[in-house]
Amino acid sequence: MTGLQETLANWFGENKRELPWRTSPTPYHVWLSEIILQQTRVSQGLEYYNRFIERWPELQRLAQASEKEVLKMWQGLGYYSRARNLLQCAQQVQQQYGGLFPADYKKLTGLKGVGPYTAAAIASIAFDLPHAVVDGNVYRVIARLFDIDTSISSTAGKKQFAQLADMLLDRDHPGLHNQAMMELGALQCVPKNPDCAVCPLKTQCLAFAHETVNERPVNTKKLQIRVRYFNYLVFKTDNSQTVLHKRNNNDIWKNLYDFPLIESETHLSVDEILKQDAFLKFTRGKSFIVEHVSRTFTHKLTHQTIIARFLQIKLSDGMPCIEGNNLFLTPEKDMASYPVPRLIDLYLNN
DNA sequence: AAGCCGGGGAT
DNA sequence: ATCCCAGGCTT
Repeated sequence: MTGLQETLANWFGENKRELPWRTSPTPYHVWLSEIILQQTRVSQGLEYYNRFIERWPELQRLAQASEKEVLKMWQGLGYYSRARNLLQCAQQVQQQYGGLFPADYKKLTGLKGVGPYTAAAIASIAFDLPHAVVDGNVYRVIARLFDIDTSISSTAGKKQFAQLADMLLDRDHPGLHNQAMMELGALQCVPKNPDCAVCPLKTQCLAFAHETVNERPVNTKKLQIRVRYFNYLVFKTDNSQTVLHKRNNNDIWKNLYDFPLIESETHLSVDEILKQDAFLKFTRGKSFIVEHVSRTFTHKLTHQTIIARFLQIKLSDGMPCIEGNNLFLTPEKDMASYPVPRLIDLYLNN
């Protein structure tokens, strides 16, 4: 055991958080927690983990769930492909491996939603196999430890960091070592202004010596933010029904539900919305009243800004015309059973 | 290799 | 209000 491995292990022993998936790190527990924690902080994912375990204590039960229910349980956590893949992965493990996760890195990466990071996490934490994890925390710890200025978003960077993580790995205690690396990144070696004075690795940290801590890691990735205008139509019928829309394209919120939507490139006034062909095909000459126009909701995602308004439309007689394209009537009281994006949830609870 | 996919916390 | 975080899949 190297000095760094020992220092790290001791620090972890004294500082690690008590987390439910650490109590009994079965492959199912480790897998579920890792999928939830991809792009998600422990503080946000914790309650979701507990709810999933309570609802589906074993993989076999989860494999039998409906996608709608899994998405409903996932609601608010974001990156919903993780939830769809979670269910597919459970079914895959059930069918291909008799309900038991394979103790093999390559086979693990063949599972839906399980990439290099998650496969290494399951392999090391659940099966004690010597695979080093490289997540955002590990990128940061290693970039500072070795004062590396290679961008973590470049192919060369990914290779370099993976090699260093593998070199540092305590091959006798891979699960403990990996968790310690990530915990150090989460609690001590934080992105902004870490308190290096109390860091257990400060004497070995090159970025600390070079005073480049706040410039590590380097990330050259840049993304541009798209602005979209969502004009939602919330129909109300005489018998308290409304029209819902199941999102189905390769767009945000796939397989979640929202309302009939008229999207535009620019802001539209209410009058302009009511003149749109997309609107008229719902009313087809029937009389209606715009009962309410909501405030503007500005919903910021990483890669786009949604500027949304909700027009509550009361039809004086009959139903709105809906034809195909994933639109359907549903009683307003059933709304709560549908998985919806945060934006819709905010509107409904407003 | 590059682009897409949420939402929340820190500042 | 602005910046930051980030694994896997698809193209």
